[in-house]
This record gives sequence, C-alpha cells and structure tokens, in this order.
Amino acid sequence: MSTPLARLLPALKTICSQCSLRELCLPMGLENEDIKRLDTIIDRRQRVTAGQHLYRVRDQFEALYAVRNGFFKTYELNNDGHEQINGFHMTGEIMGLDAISADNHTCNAIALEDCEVCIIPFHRLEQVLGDIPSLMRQFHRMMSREIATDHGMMMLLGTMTAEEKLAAFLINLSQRLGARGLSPSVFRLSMSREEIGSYLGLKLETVSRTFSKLQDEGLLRVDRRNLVISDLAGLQRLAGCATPASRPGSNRT
Amino acid sequence: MSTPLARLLPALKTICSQCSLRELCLPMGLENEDIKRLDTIIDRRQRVTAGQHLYRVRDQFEALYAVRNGFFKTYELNNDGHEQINGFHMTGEIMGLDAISADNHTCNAIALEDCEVCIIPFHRLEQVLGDIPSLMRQFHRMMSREIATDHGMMMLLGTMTAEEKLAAFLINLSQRLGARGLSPSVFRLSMSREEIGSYLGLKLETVSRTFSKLQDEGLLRVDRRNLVISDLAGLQRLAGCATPASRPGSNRT
DNA sequence: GACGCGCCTTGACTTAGATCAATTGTTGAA
DNA sequence: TTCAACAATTGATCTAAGTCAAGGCGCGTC
Repeated sequence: MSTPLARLLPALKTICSQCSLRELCLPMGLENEDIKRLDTIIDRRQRVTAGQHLYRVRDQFEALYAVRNGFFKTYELNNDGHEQINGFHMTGEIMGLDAISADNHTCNAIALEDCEVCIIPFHRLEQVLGDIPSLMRQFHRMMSREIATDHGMMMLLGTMTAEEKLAAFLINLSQRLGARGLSPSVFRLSMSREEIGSYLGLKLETVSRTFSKLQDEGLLRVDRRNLVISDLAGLQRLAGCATPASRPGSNRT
Repeated sequence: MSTPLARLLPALKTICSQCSLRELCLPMGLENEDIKRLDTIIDRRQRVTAGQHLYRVRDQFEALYAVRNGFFKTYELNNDGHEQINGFHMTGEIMGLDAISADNHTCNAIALEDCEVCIIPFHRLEQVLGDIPSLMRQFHRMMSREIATDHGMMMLLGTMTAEEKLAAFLINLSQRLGARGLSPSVFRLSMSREEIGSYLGLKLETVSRTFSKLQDEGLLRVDRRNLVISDLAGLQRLAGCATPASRPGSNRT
C-alpha cells in the first residue's frame, strides 16, 4: 500500500463513491490487478506552491496531472491580454486533456493554494489503456465529461445573466466540495472576485455587486472569501434549477 | 473498395491532407490493414434530411456520427427555452463525443441541409481501439481537440465584442471550408442570423447589424446568406488575429 | 501600531447590446 | 397573382453590465 496510486486511492474512492460522477476518477471500477498495473506508470508526484505554474501555454505536452490536493485554475490570455479562466480544479480532477491534440499545452495552469499533483505520463497511459478496457472506458468518460461541462459553460456564458451565472457557479462549487466530504454550504472561496469574473464573463465589480444582491435576497452570506449558502434551493431556482455548470445537457424540460 | 469506410476514405484523406487538422479524421495515418479492421465496425450510413434530428437530448448513447456530407448544428435548450448552439459540424467532423460520459446524449443534433452520416457504434470502436494504437491516438486527439475548441468558444463568449465574435466565426467557417477544397472567401451560410446569434451569444438583430457594419467597413459583402469575404486579413485583425474559434490555445503572445 | 498594499465594496455615469417595432424582400402554397 | 410565412434589416428606445472613481477593510511588514 505504499505505491503512489495506492496512497491516492482511498481519497479517490471516497470522492467517487460520494458523488454521482463515476467518471471523475481514473481508477474507479478497476480490479486490484489493474490498479497495480496503472500504478506502475504514475511514478511521480509533484508539489506546487500557491501562485506557481504547473504548466504554461506552448509547453510540450508530456503528461496529464491529477490533483491530489489543493486548488488550481487553468486560463488563457487573448491578444489584448484579457484572461479567460477555463476552469477551477480540485482533488481528483484531471488537467491537461486539452493538450493531447496539439502536443503542447493550450492553456496555463496555476496553483491557487499549495497543491500536490500526480503526474501521469500520457504515452505510457495510452499503452496501458489498450490492456485494460475498463480503464480505457473510464478515461473516455473523463474526456467526454469535460466536453459536456464545457458545453455547459458555453450555455452559461452565452445565455445567463450575472445573477444566474454566479448562482450556477456557487452551486457547482458547493456540489463538488460536498462530493469530497466537505461542507457544501460553508466554505472559503479560493479565488478572487476578478477570477470569478474572468470565469463567468463578468467584471469584478459586477461579481461583487451580485454577491451583495444575493446576500440582500437572503440566499447567502459573504464576508470577503468566506461563504455561507443559506438558501440552496433558492440559488438553484435562480440558476435555472439544475446546476448548468456541472451537468450541462441533463437539465432540460 | 466498396466497404463503407473505403468509400468515405478518399474524401477524408483530401480533407485531412489539405488542412493542418491531422486529428480531425479518425482513420488518418492508419495502415491499410487497420483501415479494413476499422471498416468492419462502421457498418451503416444514414441519410438525414434538412430539419430532421439525428439525435436528441436524453437519447441513449450508442454511436458516434461522422458527417459524410451536409451540415449539422448541435444545441441545448436551457430551462427558459433559450437555445445555445454548441457547434456547427461539416464533412469529416465527429458528433456525439459529449455523450460518452453520461451514456445518453446531452445535446440535440439537427441537420441544416440534407446530410449523410457514418454510424460508428461506440462499444465496438472501443474494442478496436485497444488493438490499433494509432487509431486510439487519433481518437484521443479528436476528443482533445474538441475540448480545446470549446475553450476557444468560452474565450469568445466571455471576452469578445459582437464585431470580434462575428469576425472570428466567419474566419473559422472560412478556414474549415477551405480545408475541404471549397472557396474560403465565397460561400453560402447554412444557418440563420438567429442561429449565428445563438452560437455567439448575441441576438439576431445584433448579428444583422454587425454584418452591416463589417460590410460598411469593406471587410465583406453579404446578401442574405451569400457571403463574400473581401478582406480576410482585416477580419483576422478584428478577431484578434489568430482565429480564436478554431485554435484556441495557440494564439497567445 | 502605523503604514502600505491588495482586495473588495459601493456609487455615479456610460455604453454595447437587448428589446420592441416597423418595413422589406423571398419563397412557396393556394 | 395573391397571400401568408419567414428571414433579414433598420430605427428608436431601454437596460444590464462595464467603466471610472472613491473609499474601506484586513493583513503583513517594518
């Protein structure tokens, strides 16, 4: 039980069993033998301190990264220097899937807290996938899930108001934290107002104002980065009921 | 040469060799033997007439679809009935990748013209992937490319003005048509102003006005759905130079 | 404990794009 | 040939969110 994956596994199992996102964690549903096999390729872990980049745009693509603990953001800069955050990533989530096609990274990944990641060398993973059908399946589910999630973000960015966006964002955070055994209603935001805005296609002032508005409406309490969700159902109603940012295609009438 | 894939292949090869999108077409870079093998699982083609759905949200996920010819859109409806178009799909592109994770479709696919698709039963594809490493690699590139493209759309939706959005959209269309041996500067739009707006996060009136504006600026000529791009460089400058909607992560400074 | 620095909030004003509405051109059916 | 349905354009307003600006608060540092 001292191999890297074996050490990571209990946490992953907890995450995966507690949430409906079976496809979240790579080793879910594998036999012990297969896990050992997978384990042989995850040979390294890496610490990333807050503010440090894990990879940057144009970096050669070598490996995927599974967040062991901590909190990352991935972002791109467009030509006028405007930052668009593509996602926030917490324990059990995989980063780098967008880089496979171009062979180098298409976004930057930076740690918002002190983090630890598992390094998954991609060419070795692909070799193993051929031998472990259940792992291949799991991997495809993960990639597919990212696509579906991104479509949810496109919906959010394209059709929602500031209030709806923020509500959807907070519900999504809440669910993901809850799935990890943390409180879904009382937590600390790891990102600034500006970063929330960049993710949601809003300016930081609008994010701030919208927080105040939601607070006035009695849906939550915020004090700087400390958040208490006091009316989850109300937030969900605002966001259009079914957490657009998390399960994009499944909340239709 | 009468197997379905063999029939599809010449067109695909043309597309793939003419564009830089090696990862676009599934059978690129395969040996003849492998192609035969892949061919055995692509057993059916299907005609879809304009206005007809290929699949809908919640439909059981069974297969991926490769567009043989024609033009599709995929879209979702949110709770207030607002439509968000996730993408437009032309010859050689694959639809349905978002459905793998949930086992049912998360968006709707509808033909904007009379179309024909190849049906790729997914469980059989996965079986074959294990035996043909180059095909697996190709498949992963395709999924990854979709993720990178979606991130580009998030950038577009989150940070661009109406003018920039439309310019980026038209450049992307132009490039994809060009890669297929069609004119990159003179073509007919397969979608309405409303559909363009839904894709770009704009209202149809704004799309119409923005077309007029670009025309006044001498960048293009539009007459209903007939388009002539007269100043591609100018459009690219507007869009932020490097075609955000097509190669999202690679156009940074 | 005072100082400076980020981060956040709030207010006043501006604006890009939405909304509402009228008009035209196009297509296709009666 | 007329009429209805639809798609697109254009104008006149409205509004959500952006911009600019002025504090305030918490935190680490000297």
